[in-house]
Amino acid sequence: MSEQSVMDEATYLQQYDPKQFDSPLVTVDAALFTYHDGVLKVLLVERASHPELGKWGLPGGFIDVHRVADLTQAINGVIEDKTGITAPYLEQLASYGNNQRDKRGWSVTVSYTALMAYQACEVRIATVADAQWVDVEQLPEMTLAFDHMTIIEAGRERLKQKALYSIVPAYALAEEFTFPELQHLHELLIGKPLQKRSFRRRIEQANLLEDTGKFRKDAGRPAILYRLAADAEQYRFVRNLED
Amino acid sequence: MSEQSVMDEATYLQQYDPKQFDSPLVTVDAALFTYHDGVLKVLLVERASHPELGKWGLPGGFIDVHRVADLTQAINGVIEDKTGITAPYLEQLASYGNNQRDKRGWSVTVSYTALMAYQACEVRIATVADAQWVDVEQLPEMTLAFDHMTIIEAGRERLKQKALYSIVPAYALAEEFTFPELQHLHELLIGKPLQKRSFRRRIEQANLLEDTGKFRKDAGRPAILYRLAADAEQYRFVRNLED
DNA sequence: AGAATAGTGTCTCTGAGACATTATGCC
DNA sequence: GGCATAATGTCTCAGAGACACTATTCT
Repeated sequence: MSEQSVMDEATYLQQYDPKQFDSPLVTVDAALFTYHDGVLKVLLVERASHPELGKWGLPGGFIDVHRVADLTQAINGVIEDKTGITAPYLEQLASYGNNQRDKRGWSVTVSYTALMAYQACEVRIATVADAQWVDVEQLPEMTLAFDHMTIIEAGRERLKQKALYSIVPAYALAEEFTFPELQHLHELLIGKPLQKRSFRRRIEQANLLEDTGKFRKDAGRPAILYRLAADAEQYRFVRNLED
Repeated sequence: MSEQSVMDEATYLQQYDPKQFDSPLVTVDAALFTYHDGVLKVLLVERASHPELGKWGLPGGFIDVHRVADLTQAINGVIEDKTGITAPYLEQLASYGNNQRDKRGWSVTVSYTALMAYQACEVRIATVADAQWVDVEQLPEMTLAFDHMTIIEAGRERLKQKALYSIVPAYALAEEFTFPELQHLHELLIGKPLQKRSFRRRIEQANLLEDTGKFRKDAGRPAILYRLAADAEQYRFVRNLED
């Protein structure tokens, strides 16, 4: 004790053995959402190894301290591995840590919420046999690995809040999208219909979208195609939509 | 590989050695704020051991996997150890992890923001020689351990947002407090003066405070003492105050 | 023309901002 | 009374909610 207190830092670091104390396992996990065919989907992966082998869970994994320099690299690696692209929206969600969630022992996961366009990774997902988009409405019938259901719920709750005061959900759409599409996605997240007048007004006044000059034609009047303006991700409305 | 794939989970868990792979170090840290004498203060602790010995930093430490069951227990233990009480407001802030922030190697810290009344822990802090409230205005002149300055800034930014749409900052006050006190704290966090009419109106309409029937007398007209209503912590205003 | 969907006009109403005015204590 | 601070009265104005109305495509 008194010997340690006179030791200089260089000596201390040289003698330091990170394995002298038991340390939690550390993973990163991504709740990656997209919007397609009118429904919100989350990417799930079938576990190929113990524990919870065969169950579906979030893309994620241990931090390989020799291959990644920080948490962001770790989570981006996981997402790119499964989808082939970097998620255009990525935000740290929360960390979950206790001695129960993983049978191997005390473990901590740093979880992230991410959004990407369905089209951007459609081909890749189709070729990766163990990864699949799942309609969030089907989740209640599933048993996911670890506490991944809790993480997905937290991610959805966070996205709901974002839908109330930002345009962040737009990152789950294709690069070019229509107002009705965006509104429907927000309605899904918030869980109730929105006034289209209010929805348009606030987004237009904040200049969050650029008109592409193109239209999407379906049944009815064609809808103007927009893309996100630069810095739209940062914008926060002063007034929230009704919850 | 094929041998592992036919192994059952029990066997796998029995053979599993958590130390077979290098794992990050895991700590928890608390950015604990209070309000006293008209200034916002954060609790700092002088490091008694390497690395960064002698520097001041946030209360925190390694997760002792044999003594705590989850992250919340770990952070509460740290806070109680330094202050003698449980923080009435505690919220996970963010996790920071990379191979640079701690010289001992790849490390992750799960950080929290906490609030408590100055009076509630005044005595205890006075007896703990290595812990001290520091005016946040003095921080720019200090060099803190690890990335603790970044964590404090993130905690302050979070509190600023909370001040714009909630009454959460009130947890940094004594149990009984006045409207002008609360408003001043919000003004400190937001960084600009607020309209007292607006400030009162929204809080009164949301029924977030209970009148204690008591008054605080100083110079001028005595101010009514209030306490937080139950569930006040949960409340979010639909309209934010101006930033 | 009629169906379907996109987009606009416009009124109401809540609540934040601004700031003047009144209230209540102390000396 | 005069000073200091707390609390209220009241006007303006931005912007969300509601909903009727118009516009554009297709069959």
